[in-house]
Amino acid sequence: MPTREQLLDAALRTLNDDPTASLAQIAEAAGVGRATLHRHVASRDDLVRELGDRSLDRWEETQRASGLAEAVADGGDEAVRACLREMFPRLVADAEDYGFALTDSFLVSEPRLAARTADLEAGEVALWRAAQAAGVVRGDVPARWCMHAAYGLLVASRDALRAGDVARRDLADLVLTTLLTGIAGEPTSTTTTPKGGAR
Amino acid sequence: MPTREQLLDAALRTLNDDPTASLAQIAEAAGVGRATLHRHVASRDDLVRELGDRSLDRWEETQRASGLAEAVADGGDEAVRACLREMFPRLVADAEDYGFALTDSFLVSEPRLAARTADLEAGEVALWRAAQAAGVVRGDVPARWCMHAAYGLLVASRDALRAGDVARRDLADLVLTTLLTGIAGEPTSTTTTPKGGAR
DNA sequence: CTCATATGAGACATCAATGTCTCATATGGA
DNA sequence: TCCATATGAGACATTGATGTCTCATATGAG
Repeated sequence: MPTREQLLDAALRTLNDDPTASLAQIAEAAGVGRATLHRHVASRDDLVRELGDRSLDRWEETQRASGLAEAVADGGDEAVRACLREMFPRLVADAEDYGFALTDSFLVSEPRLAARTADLEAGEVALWRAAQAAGVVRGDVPARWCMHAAYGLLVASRDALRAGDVARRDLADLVLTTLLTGIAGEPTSTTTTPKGGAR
Repeated sequence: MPTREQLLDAALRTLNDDPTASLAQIAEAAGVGRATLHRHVASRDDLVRELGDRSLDRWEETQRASGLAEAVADGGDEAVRACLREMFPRLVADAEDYGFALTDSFLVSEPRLAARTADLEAGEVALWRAAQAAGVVRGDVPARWCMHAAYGLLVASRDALRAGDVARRDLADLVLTTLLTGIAGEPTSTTTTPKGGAR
């Protein structure tokens, strides 16, 4: 007798694994009859909509818990860096848990979800602008490119994790380091807390 | 009276725009009857398979034209850098033209396409290993992470282009610079040809 | 124990996409 | 002109997913 939350969790896991899974597969994975599934969600679109909302809730919570708004308001380089350090481990986890939402096309065709997405993207862009103003990020790249690049590396992190190419505990650092300093030279330690105090 | 190639091109454009487009939509976009479409491809799976093969052909050609194998065999840092400079503009164009292949799940479920993909990925990984050996890329990141990161930034480039956030002519440089030196510090000019001779 | 409620199994109709088929027409060459 | 071939339009059956419904059963509260 799974609760509604457990049922949605099972659906999420199934859709992460195979975004084209049928409702029958989802119900089976949840250990529940197909009719029972329909007693909780009216239709497949309803289900996907709800999971999409949960994924955006999660993203919103990540922005909140990372102090994104405060970092933008503060504007200091250390505040921005601290926000990034807080945010990326969460984003990487979000990308793993809600992987299907990273690419599902239904989510962008749903106006309300698209609008929420745009709002949250605007928050990210604001952070990148602040990062540029604080000198944490170069000023000669479009702030929206920073957002797209971060998103792309989250897709990469999900794929790397699935392929078993990177250990989970290394992933968040790897993503943020790659984004900020690339894979070429030495990392200029923006992601790990400075040991000596090289602030 | 579109030729087979033109028809597949139209199908590709349509599927890039909407990966869930029906055969009726594809036929309409090609300016052709649904029956005529079926005279060229036996089934939807056939069509997607063929487009998947074309996308892999394109990737293969990109590796060849960029001299990937030669760069790996050479192993020198300048050879590797030259290969990267050749390859990324092509990859960015490939990602734009075959965008749907970047994420379509059917392509990985098709064993032959999955095998070809694995082969081509192995080529990329070989290049990243060579880049590490030549000191072009840090040695402390998994070579396969370099591959995933490159892929993720190609997804980002496609999205940025669609959203109109980056000019097409800037995109390849932006992707390669971001991958190699990140968005934080000054770019250490691995992507643009050195002016003075600062090899 | 008794009853109300939720569930599982499955029947059922619906729907959209798909693949096949036919036929009238157009096109292009002999 | 005459003929062969390719096409467009559309009818048709099939298929798989979907959404609704019923009924027997289990479970839990009273």
